[in-house]
Amino acid sequence: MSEPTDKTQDRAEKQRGRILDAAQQCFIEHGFHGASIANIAETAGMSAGLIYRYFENKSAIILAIVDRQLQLLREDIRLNRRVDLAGEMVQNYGRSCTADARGMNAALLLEISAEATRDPQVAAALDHYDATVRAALVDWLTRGTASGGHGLPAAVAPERALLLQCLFEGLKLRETREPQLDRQMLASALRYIVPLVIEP
Amino acid sequence: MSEPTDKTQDRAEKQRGRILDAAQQCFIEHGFHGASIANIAETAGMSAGLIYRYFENKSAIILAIVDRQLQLLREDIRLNRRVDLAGEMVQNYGRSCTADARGMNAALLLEISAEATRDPQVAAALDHYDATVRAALVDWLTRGTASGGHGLPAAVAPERALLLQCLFEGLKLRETREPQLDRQMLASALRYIVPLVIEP
Amino acid sequence: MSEPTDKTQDRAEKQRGRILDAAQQCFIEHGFHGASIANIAETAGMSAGLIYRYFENKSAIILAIVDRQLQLLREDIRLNRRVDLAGEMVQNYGRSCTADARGMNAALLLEISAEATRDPQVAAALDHYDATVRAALVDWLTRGTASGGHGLPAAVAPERALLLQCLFEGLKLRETREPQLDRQMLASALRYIVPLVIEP
Amino acid sequence: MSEPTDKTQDRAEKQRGRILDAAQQCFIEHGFHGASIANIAETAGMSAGLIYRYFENKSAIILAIVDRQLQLLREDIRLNRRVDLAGEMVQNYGRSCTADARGMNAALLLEISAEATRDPQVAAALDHYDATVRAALVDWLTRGTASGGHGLPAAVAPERALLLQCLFEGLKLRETREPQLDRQMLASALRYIVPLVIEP
DNA sequence: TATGAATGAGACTTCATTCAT
DNA sequence: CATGAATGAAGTCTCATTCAT
Repeated sequence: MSEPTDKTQDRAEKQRGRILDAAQQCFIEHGFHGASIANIAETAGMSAGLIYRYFENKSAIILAIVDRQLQLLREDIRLNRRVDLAGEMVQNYGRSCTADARGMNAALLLEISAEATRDPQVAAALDHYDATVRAALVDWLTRGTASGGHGLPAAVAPERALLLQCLFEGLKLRETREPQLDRQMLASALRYIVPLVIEP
Repeated sequence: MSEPTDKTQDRAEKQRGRILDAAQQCFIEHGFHGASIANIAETAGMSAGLIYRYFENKSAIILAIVDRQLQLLREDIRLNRRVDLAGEMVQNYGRSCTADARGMNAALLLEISAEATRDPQVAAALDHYDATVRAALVDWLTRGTASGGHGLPAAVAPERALLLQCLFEGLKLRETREPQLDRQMLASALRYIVPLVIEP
Repeated sequence: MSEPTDKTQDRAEKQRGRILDAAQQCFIEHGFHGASIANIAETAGMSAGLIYRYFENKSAIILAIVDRQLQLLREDIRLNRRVDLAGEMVQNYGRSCTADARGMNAALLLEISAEATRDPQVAAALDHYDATVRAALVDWLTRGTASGGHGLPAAVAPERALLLQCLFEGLKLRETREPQLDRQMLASALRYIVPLVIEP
Repeated sequence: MSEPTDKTQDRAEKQRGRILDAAQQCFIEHGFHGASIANIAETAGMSAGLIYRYFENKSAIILAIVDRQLQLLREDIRLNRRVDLAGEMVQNYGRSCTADARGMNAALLLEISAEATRDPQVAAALDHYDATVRAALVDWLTRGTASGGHGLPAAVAPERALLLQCLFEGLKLRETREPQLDRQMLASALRYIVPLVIEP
């Protein structure tokens, strides 16, 4: 009957985090539908029933993961001016296959994209994610070079942003197929194409 | 009792085709795990049990679909010289969301890619598919302009092919998210970038 | 793909019957919520999954049972002129505790009545049942004595029917509590009161 | 460490009361199986765990509720001479659907009666309740008119009491189905039948 | 005394797969 | 060859009950 204290809220948030971490790992490993709640519970080191104290149902977990990725992305964009897009793409390539926080895990992106095809809520969340990335790219392309941008005219920036996004996501997809792709070649290819896209 | 005649083999092949068509449609609509055998059977206009006369199990159907896409692709490559890659990309954009045969359906590509992450057999089949596309692109880029190619030196062709493939697949992924994307902008963007990639 | 034949329909109907019989028994024994699908399946001698080929879910079974009772009642009313209501009440008393078809089982009536308090669909079906009984009673009370009725004026028949129905159901309820109630006393009591109710 | 003082006992009794009130409300609303401990706890404004300090388990709560109803009934009988049974029946009709204390709530009676069919302890408690009502009725019917009774001979009183009880409970059952029943008609019907039952 | 997080059993339900017909 | 009834395993979810705090 007492109001929830900060301490219990903290604990709850921590538990939610544990569950999401476990879920993300399981989803990457087995996919949204291949991963069972029992699976996630075991990975999180708790009983299956307990998960339902923190999430209404399985699809709420999926949504929470998409949302969390969106938060991470936003923070990433806020912190990061991305001066060297090509270099960063190469750097991150193959890294996301482990479940680290930097950039979205490639397999997870696939899973989410596939699910968005069917679940409108996931689609909406993904659209949101998408729009955020696009806006950041356009901003970066149009901003003046003085402030770290590339001074592209507003008329062409959207289409260049689209290209970059396709390239970026195509690369993510490729990560899942050729995680061992020769970095040298990748670097060379990107260093060739990215400047062509972002220079006026 | 009788040896399998050509006629019965034909019939068998036709049945397999019916099943694969139905399965493909169901997989696109509900995903590999969301589509049930009962679903597929109903779509194919046959009983669930009959499917097991033609396929060992559900994942055999998935494999067969990847294989069939590979066949279709090969035939496509054999017939098609692809003189205008950018134009074709725009033309096909958004089309694959309906279950036509030209190019792989975007949602299906997602589904298969995600599944390849877990099932090594699917991964192998997809690698095969992948390599085929890559080889065709490299061939097309290196072949002389006289025979419809672009005469790129062998040293840079692979990396350009990689770029094209990423772009192409990134575009496929985008199809699932923005099927209504402005064709004008897309055409403009591709007409700008593709020549830069394929011209020496 | 062939149309369902009479034979398969027959079988289906027989299976539905088996399931309903088993369900009725289980519901009487453990209540709607105490009886599990596994319970019913075991009683019916089949697997739990099979039940879902014949009924969409558990509450569909409940509804089907209410409906079936209604059918039985209708048939009973059609066949039966009920000349000796009091006698029949005594005769049936205590019989319904076994799951026979004659009159509704007392425990089942309780269960259904309780469920109707919460589930509007059950309530609707029960209302239907209720109205059928009431109409039959009114008809019987108003019909001329020549045709087996009691020639009550239409003005008082409804309230007498209400009394009879209350008495009848109160007696059902009592059956569950005192199945061994002295029949002599019961007969004596009913023979005293019922004529007072139905005679003008 | 300290012996239970009167004060702590009082508090305990008050807590039990709170729990029973909440439980009764929940049971009426959702049934014994549909009402969860969490439900009851929330309604009672306490934690789920605390309930187990006052009741061994859920069915102990059910038993306690039946017992409490019995207490209330006893008190009611002691205070109340019930001069006008029919009038009171009409008065109370439909009232019990709200969770007041006067007479047993109709839905609760159903729930308890149904449960008594399965749980022998509930059956025993209900029998006790039943016998108390019956005895009071018999007493009232046999007592001289001078002391508010009806002076029925002891030979017929039990069967008349039985009739009254059936009528009374049948009416309760009806309350759950037709809470809006026309009071005029009900009054008219009862005024007709009740005197016939209780007059010699 | 009181909380509410945690568990474990068990409920309903779905579905790939088999097999008698 | 073809059907679809049947099974059994597995999945999602709920809830009575316990227990550390």
